[in-house]
Amino acid sequence: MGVSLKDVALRAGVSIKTVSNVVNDYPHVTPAMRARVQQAIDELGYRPNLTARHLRKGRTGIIALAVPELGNPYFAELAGAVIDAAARHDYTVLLDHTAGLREKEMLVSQGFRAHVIDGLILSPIELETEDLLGRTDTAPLVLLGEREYDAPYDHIAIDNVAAARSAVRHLVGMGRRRIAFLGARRESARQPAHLRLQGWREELAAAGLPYGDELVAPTGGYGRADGAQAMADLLDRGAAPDAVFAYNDLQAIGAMRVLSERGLRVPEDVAVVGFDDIEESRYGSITLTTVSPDKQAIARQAVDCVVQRLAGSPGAEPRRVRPGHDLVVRESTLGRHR
Amino acid sequence: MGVSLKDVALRAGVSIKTVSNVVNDYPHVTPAMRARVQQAIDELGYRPNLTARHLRKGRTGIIALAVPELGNPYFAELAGAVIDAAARHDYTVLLDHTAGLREKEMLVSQGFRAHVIDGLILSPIELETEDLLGRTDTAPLVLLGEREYDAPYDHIAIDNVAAARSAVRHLVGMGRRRIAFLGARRESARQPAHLRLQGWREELAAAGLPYGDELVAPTGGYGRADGAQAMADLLDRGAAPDAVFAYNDLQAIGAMRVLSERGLRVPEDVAVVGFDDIEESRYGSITLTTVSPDKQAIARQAVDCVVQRLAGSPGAEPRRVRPGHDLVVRESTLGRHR
DNA sequence: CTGAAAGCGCTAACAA
DNA sequence: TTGTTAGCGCTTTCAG
Repeated sequence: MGVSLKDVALRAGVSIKTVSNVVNDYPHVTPAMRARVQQAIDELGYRPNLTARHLRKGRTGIIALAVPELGNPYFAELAGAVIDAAARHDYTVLLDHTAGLREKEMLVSQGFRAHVIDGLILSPIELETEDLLGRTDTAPLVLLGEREYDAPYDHIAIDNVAAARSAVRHLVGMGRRRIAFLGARRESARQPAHLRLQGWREELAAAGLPYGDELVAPTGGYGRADGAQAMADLLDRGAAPDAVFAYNDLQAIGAMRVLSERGLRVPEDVAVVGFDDIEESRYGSITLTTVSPDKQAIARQAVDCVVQRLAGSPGAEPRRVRPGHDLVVRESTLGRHR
Repeated sequence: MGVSLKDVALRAGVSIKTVSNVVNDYPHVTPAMRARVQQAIDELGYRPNLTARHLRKGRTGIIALAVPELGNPYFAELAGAVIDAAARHDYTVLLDHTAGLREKEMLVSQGFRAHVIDGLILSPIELETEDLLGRTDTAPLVLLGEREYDAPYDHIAIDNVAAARSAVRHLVGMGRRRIAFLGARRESARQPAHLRLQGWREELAAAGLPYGDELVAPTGGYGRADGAQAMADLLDRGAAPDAVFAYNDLQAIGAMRVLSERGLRVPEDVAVVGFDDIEESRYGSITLTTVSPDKQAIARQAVDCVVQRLAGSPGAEPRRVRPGHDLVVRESTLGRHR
């Protein structure tokens, strides 16, 4: 095995504790002693065994982040932000992906990494409230995203209804009358797109515009292909929308592709709004108008929640945090300026 | 703290060892004993403390993957594949990002996670051979990507020269004569784009076409914005290419955006080829022709290398693995069929 | 087949 | 200011 504190102590002719003091930058060590120990450390190439430290302290300094799919740029960007936020608190992030499967989400939330991670940030899709209520693992859990749970855990999500309404309001303001919603979940007991769908409906109702089922396009998943498929379905059944509000940017991008294949112009014939503001939406031959959640804030607050529960108030009231969001208006609703 | 083996043993009225045997599925345990212990485990909600196990065994079951940037879909997709590949060997993946900074890459390769991770898969950008030669950490290290090092570590990368040549050959075959290279690195001692640039040059030379510096567009980074900037520079200085081969898909996408802003049609006026085959390249109003490295194979082989060194042959010869690649031809060179 | 005891490397009391 | 000692929870000899 590697060199341990003991080896260094032996070499330097001091006690283990003294070496430990040096390694941990304890204040009360004479410079001479520090130098001597440091030399032994360097000569032996000593590196502290963090596993042993973790065992002793009961903490690992690792937070897990579980997202559905790293291939979705929204989650990739979010993960990057979480890694950075955690690093500022000297925490390391272990990344899991659940593929949005209830089974994997349960596994993760139930603590199959118990004792390896100090806390967990989970962005669930199919998880149910009852799954959460049966949780026995004691590591702090922070929930992310649109789904609402009646369970005692911190929850961080933007105001999805308000965000959706602002997107639809923008479309109405641009003179659109038949505004479709793309991305309701097909064949799912619960409806993960619930809040955005609700916002869409509320705003259309307020504007006196139609919001019937003929304007709702369900999808099987959350990717570009799913958005493309749903858009094709919508057109095929003659819904003839003059605008589409999609559950997320990937679906919006898939939809735009189909529109262009069918010879429909964006935004002249059909305006499109997405949700997430992934970097991809700022490129492409038509840039995408989209709801932009404050990813930095989401990441920061999620990590803060974990850190606070770990440090001070484990039994405090569950917090409900609402980071900000913006509507970023681009060519897919505004048209292109030359 | 939580319940430990001792608590379970006490409850079941057996020794610690017996409980351990049950937990670890030891063969020689009587069914009756097993049942009794299992009941105590369930009643107490016991979960093994992996940290302690790790300390004892000297292994953690964690592999680190360090990539430059999770926001680049290529790395996000690759990370997903690595996580899956690792899971098949019962390994967990800890994700780091280096931002492509030499300093962070050194930190990671030097083992600042020593004893927490069993092995490391690193995709370096700025790291130098000498940094690698000075490495003292003993965890297996596997290198990924285009950079070549004269250091005794496993290295996994597709044949970048051949891949680049196939891309350029395709452009030549489509009748293009002034084929620019986009993405040489500006202000960098070494040239990370070296091999792809070399492939571009070789193929053009073989075809008797120009490959001078006027056709090379340097970039400051690896993102869409960098590609856009470089494309704009190229056009502004009157290089007038009829095709562009970009270092990666993101740069190609940024370039296409600029072409479209300037009123140039893809591929009629300028054909574009990328590198990586990220999912985004299959969407957009013009899909992107690109070199597709076999990400699944890269991930699998990287994990295999780590696992093998961990298991059997730590001192074996460094391996040089070349996963496959394909040229995927799409609209950005072929044009659009209706 | 099961029990007792040692020790992985570290930190935190407590002593000196 | 530095040394001694007792575990953190687990696996692993070695006996029984």
